Amino acid sequence: MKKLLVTCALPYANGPIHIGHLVEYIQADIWVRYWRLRGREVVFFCADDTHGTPIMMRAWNEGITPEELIERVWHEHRRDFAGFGIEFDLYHSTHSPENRELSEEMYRGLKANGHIVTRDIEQAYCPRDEMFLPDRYIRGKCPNCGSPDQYGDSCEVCSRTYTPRDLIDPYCARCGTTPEWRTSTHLFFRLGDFTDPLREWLRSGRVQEEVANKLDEWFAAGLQDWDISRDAPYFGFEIPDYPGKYFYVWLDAPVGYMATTLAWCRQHGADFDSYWRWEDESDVVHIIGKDIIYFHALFWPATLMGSGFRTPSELAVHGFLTVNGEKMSKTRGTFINAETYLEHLDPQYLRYYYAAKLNPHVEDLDLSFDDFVQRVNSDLVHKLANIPSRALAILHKSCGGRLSRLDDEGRALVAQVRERRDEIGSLFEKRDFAQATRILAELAGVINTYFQDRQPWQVVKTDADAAARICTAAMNGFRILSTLLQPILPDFAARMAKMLRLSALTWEATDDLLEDYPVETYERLADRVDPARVAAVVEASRETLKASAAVEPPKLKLDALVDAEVAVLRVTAVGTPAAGKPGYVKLVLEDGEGAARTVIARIGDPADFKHLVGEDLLIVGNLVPKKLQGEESQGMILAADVDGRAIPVTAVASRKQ
RNA sequence: CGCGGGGUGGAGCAGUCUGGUAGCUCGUUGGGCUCAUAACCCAAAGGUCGCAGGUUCAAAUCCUGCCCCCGCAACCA
Repeated sequence: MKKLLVTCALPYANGPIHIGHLVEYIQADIWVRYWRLRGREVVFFCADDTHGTPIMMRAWNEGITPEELIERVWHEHRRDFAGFGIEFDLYHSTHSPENRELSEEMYRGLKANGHIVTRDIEQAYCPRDEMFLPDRYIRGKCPNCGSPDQYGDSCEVCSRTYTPRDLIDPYCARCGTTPEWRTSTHLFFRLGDFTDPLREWLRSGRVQEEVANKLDEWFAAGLQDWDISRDAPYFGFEIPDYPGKYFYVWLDAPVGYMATTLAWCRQHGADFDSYWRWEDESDVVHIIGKDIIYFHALFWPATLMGSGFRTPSELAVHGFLTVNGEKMSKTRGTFINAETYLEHLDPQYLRYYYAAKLNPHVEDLDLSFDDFVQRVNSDLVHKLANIPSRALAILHKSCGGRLSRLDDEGRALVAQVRERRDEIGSLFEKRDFAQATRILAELAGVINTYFQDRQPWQVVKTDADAAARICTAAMNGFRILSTLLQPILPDFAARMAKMLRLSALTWEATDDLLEDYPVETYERLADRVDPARVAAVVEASRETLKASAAVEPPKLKLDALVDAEVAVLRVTAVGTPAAGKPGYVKLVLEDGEGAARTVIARIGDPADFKHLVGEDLLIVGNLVPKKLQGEESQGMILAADVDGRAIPVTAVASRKQ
């Protein structure tokens, strides 16, 4: 069997790992562990994706360097993955010497083969921030439906796509300045050169059918040149022969797969080329979410083809996570970080639950809390863990803590379990963990029924040997189940091995029987999920928002305060802004001269602020005006956060009448 | 008509490709058991398979039209 290299998508280093990410990493980890169980030579790599404008901006906002930011996040990510038992052979970073080396090599290869062209493009430039603005950092009014405050590439209201040039009244999302249009030379990768080879590549079963359908749409539209360069300032790798130009983050991000391999190979004296040059020596499988199909099914194989590397064997694409049937939401408390989960719940639960729901299709996976509690308790605790709990209790109470021998019935039971082994194995191979889990739970039922029918707790009163035989059969059957469960629940399996005084549970050993053999007493394999703990996670996730809002503001420089012009204005009306999203309040204020000013604030229900009419409030008056909720907000009221409620600050010394 | 996924007993799902008396787990109800984490075992109730047409001896499954839900790049000034 060929060697196998498995990767997960590289998480972006600007935020924490959450339970949505974990669908992918748990899926991959299960698959990798399955192959290891089967004795296949596997390496499992991942890394942080560290480059690009958002990282740079975030570091600026936090007052640290990008290097400091990605270093910190790297540790957080590693900690979170480890907490869920996700074991990478190497968790690297795209900001590494290996990545620079390989990105440059790929670029040189593409260039030498004529796949890189230059072209001047006109781009928004913020004169105040002194940088070109990516589409996401320009905002303005949608040219199609007129909705305010939309991104530079598409409108979230009418979902029309356009270019930043089309935006009405554009402004820099960072500082509010109206951008200029400047010309800059960019490098483009001629993706269209690879249309035929890509089609050929995709035809050979590299992706699921539904993904192939989606790709056909893109082929039909024609493959466009891909802009792979960005102007300074940019956090990334400078392009060798173009000072001041950097590789676009999506050029070097997937190279991170190779770079991580290279770093690992150097540490272990292994052969990099056997993974990334010669297809006949290994399979390379990328496990990714449906959001990044375009990059992995088109750009990535094309850039590999164009620079002399092999292409991936397979892309395994999965859908997104929904919680209780809906998109994850911070306000609902369903945007749960890995760290928060781990503070309250056993990671085994989530591994098992995801496994029970994962299939090889690109379907969204729903985490329903009620279902989660019920499913974990029923399968993991009541069915599976129950077996050794019952059998070991009897063995230790009355049978000297030893397994006895199997009779014909016991052998039949074990055979019944064992004969499903290969079927379960092939389901693991296909990544149909849901189906595999279903069979595993069914077999646990078979063992429990066997146990129940033979009533060893009764038998033991008259015939301890007979009772021991029954328990021995149950334990042998369960040993096979534990082995098959190992990819999903490594901790569970490890504890089971310990109870059986085995160094490990192996696939080969499922052919053997344990007889006349001492066993340990039962050690809990899983506790019941307490729904209150799930509720606590949700509650904590709600709080995360408040906490981060409180912690996040950077240290202000004195300049910022000096520049703020605080005015005292009297409220003349309180109402609802035009767009009228709940939580927003429209305040109309006037100064001593009677000039009106509108401020849109996100402080709660307008009804709660009616009493402000006639009050004098402190307003930051020289903020760049901004469209909020359909109206222009001309300032910001100062408000104090009291137990999560915004209390506007009133002026003690009133203005002159 | 933007794209994609989905609608099967109270919940989560399988079955749909390759039509042939509707299945699993959980929950509920009743009974059994007491070794086991209110865990285990047996039984029962509960479904016009989103709606309407069509094809067929036969449709959850194939065809046509319609309705509804979810997701669309992962976040709240």
